[in-house]
Amino acid sequence: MRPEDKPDGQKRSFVEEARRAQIIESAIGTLAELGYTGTSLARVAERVGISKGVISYHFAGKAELMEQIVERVYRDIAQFVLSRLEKEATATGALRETIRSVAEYMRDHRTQLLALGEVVTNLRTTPDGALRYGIAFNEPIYDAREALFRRGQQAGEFRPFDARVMSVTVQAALDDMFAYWVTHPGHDLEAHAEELADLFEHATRSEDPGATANR
Amino acid sequence: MRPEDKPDGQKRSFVEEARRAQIIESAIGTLAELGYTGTSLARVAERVGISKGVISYHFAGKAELMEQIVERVYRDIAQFVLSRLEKEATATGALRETIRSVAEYMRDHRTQLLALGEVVTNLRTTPDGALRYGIAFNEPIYDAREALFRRGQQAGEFRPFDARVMSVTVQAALDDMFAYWVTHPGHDLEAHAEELADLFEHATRSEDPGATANR
Amino acid sequence: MRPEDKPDGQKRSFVEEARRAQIIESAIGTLAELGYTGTSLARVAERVGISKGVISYHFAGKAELMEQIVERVYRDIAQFVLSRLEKEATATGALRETIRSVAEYMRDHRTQLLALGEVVTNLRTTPDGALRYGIAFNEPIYDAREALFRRGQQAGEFRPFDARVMSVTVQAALDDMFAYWVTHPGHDLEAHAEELADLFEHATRSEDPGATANR
Amino acid sequence: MRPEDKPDGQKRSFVEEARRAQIIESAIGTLAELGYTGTSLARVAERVGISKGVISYHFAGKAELMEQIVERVYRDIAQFVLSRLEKEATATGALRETIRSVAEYMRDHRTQLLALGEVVTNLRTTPDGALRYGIAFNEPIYDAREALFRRGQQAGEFRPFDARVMSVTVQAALDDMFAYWVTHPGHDLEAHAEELADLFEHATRSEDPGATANR
DNA sequence: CATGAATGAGGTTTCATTCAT
DNA sequence: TATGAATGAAACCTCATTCAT
Repeated sequence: MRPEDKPDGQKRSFVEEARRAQIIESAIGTLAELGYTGTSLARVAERVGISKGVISYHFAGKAELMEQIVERVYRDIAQFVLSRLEKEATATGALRETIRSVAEYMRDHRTQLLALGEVVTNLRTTPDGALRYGIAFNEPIYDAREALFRRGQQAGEFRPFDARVMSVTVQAALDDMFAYWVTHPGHDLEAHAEELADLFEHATRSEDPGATANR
Repeated sequence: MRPEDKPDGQKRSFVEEARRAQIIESAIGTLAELGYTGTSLARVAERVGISKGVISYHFAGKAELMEQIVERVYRDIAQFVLSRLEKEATATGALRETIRSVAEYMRDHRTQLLALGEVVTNLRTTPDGALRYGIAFNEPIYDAREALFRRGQQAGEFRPFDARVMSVTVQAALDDMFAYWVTHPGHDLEAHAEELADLFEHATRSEDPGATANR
Repeated sequence: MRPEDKPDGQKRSFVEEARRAQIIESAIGTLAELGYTGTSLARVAERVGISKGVISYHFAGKAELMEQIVERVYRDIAQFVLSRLEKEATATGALRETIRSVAEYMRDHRTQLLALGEVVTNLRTTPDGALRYGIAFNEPIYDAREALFRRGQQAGEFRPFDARVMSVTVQAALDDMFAYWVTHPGHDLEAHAEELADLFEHATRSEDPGATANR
Repeated sequence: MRPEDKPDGQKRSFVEEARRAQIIESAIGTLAELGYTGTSLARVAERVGISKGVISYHFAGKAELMEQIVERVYRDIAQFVLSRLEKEATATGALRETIRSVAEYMRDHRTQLLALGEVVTNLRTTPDGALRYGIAFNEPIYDAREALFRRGQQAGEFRPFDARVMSVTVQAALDDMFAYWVTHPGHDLEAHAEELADLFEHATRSEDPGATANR
């Protein structure tokens, strides 16, 4: 949220920050619409109505612009979801709320998430061709969710299972819920989310009927 | 498997088919290594050791080459998985076998699947910027798996749930299992697959303990 | 040394003159380090820690900045060498002292001389591509040295030779002494200068053994 | 003289070699006329009447084109001068013949030598800003000439002097003879060369009028 | 006086494609 | 069938310069 300072520690001026935000917005729109390959600096500039050179003036290069997009969108979604989880006491409740809040975020930030996906799966900065982000980018999410699952297991809410695999799978389910919804605009996102919540509740809950009840 | 005929209906000669296969192989390797953006026709040609023009000679353009890759890889994986499912009687068994066979295929076809993913998520042929494949590409898979789930539900093996959402989620789980394994080479793919099978068994099985037993 | 007035005849303020000097110093450093091509106004400004626009404010353009560099460095070296020659009576002595004093100047003004060379051999201001300075820039030096040689010849110290060729060659020897020393930092500059002095003493001295002795 | 093979060992086709030569010729002309800074690939292509991309097709980049120029011109001049020296028996004779042959070469290859100078003093390939050639490029010449001087000293033709300094100075004298002639088209190059020969004969010859031994 | 911001031309390079041989 | 050669557009980036504040 808070505007980043320059690499050399200097603050950015208000005007500069506004331009950067404007360019980032434009790049997000272009990415969502035309994909990574179709997003040239020229098109981004054209969409803003500025000269090509302005982007080079405000960003070190195309890579930095892309990284800024990832950083902003990621920060935004993390903040949103985390704020929703604070009030949940049980692990089961937190899992369901995670799915619900993510779905809600997706509905309101379709463009940003599309752009994020384009960059994460395509940006390569090193000459060896390795992805700058890729799926490794999800590692903090996996870690947090893994901790949640372990907590639920220790509390007896959850059956024993591999917490890492479950974490990866939950994220996969969320990502493809989004992708499916994008492709099928009439699809009911909330219903999908509820189905997912049920699905993972069944998949995780303790099998011993006498254990600590949830819901 | 069977070589496609030319658009004008003529058969392709054996030599021509061999060249096409060779170029496709090279393109798959390049896609897996350098990603969609890094895969230029020049690099593909260089890898085979032929002149750039040859590709244009054998394929109508870059798009057709990419489409051929999708077709070949997709046909191959479908054939493999379907042959594995024939012997499964129960829906539950078919689901577990699906996951196992897909995992097995992934282990042996890492490169092809990476390339497939690059093309599916990046190839755009129309000027409006729409993806040529995208997730809609999975529709036949969803349909088939949906039918499986309905069958299981009617047989009492499965609890009631939205078969479409479950289908999408299974595919998501498989795709990210692959992606995770690619990023973490030491990860145990088979164990992951078994965990997924357990996960979806719990997620789908009938809750009424008295109903038709599974397994 | 004395600050130039503005083209319109106005005097420059002290502050303005200081800024100009600061920018010139920075440009000299950049030229010496990165060469003419690598010396952009952006880099010069960055080195001083000022905005790019400041340079354009104080100088009519890149060309004027470069010309100012030439003027300052040239004025400085001329003043230094001329002051050393005042006390020399004989032409032979003056020649040796020229070489010695130039060498001494080179040792203490490596950066400035490197910058001077970059500008002299690269700056072009007219659209026809002609060098602004080039070797013609040495003409005053040639003239002065030619006069010295003629004086020596008339005094019988020097043998008959083409004074212009000798002048050009002395300057060439000095320039390449500098260039060689820059490339071979361990090279003994003073010894090189003495060798040059001997070389040109042999090359110039009167062959008639009975003539006015020197040294 | 002989066309270089490709880096991967393959021979170049006749047509390709012709194009490369044509582009190199054009670049030489542009360098001589407009200098290093004024020599863009676009201008070189325009002069040949080809598309910009052709240069990139035949050369790895601007740097390789420049290096090819250096290599060709250098090889040519070395071959010319060395062939002239074969018949000289004495060191004194070889020195005079060197000067004469270089002057003759200069008269007939003004453009090439101008281009060579531009590249040698300006081409930088490493990001640290170091010159690709610079004066270090003369090292083989210095070495050869140094050997000649030592031979002359041992034979008693030459007085004792620092052979390295003498070598550097001879080269400087030749280079500036060229530069002076370029700037003063009416200047008599042959006369200048004879003067230089006399100059260095006086500068090098044994002082003891009697004998083989010196000093 | 100084600055940050913007401009637009021009630089090198890569790319998919075409074509004569 | 295959190739080398060429094309021209478009990519990213740098540059000197201008201008409002």
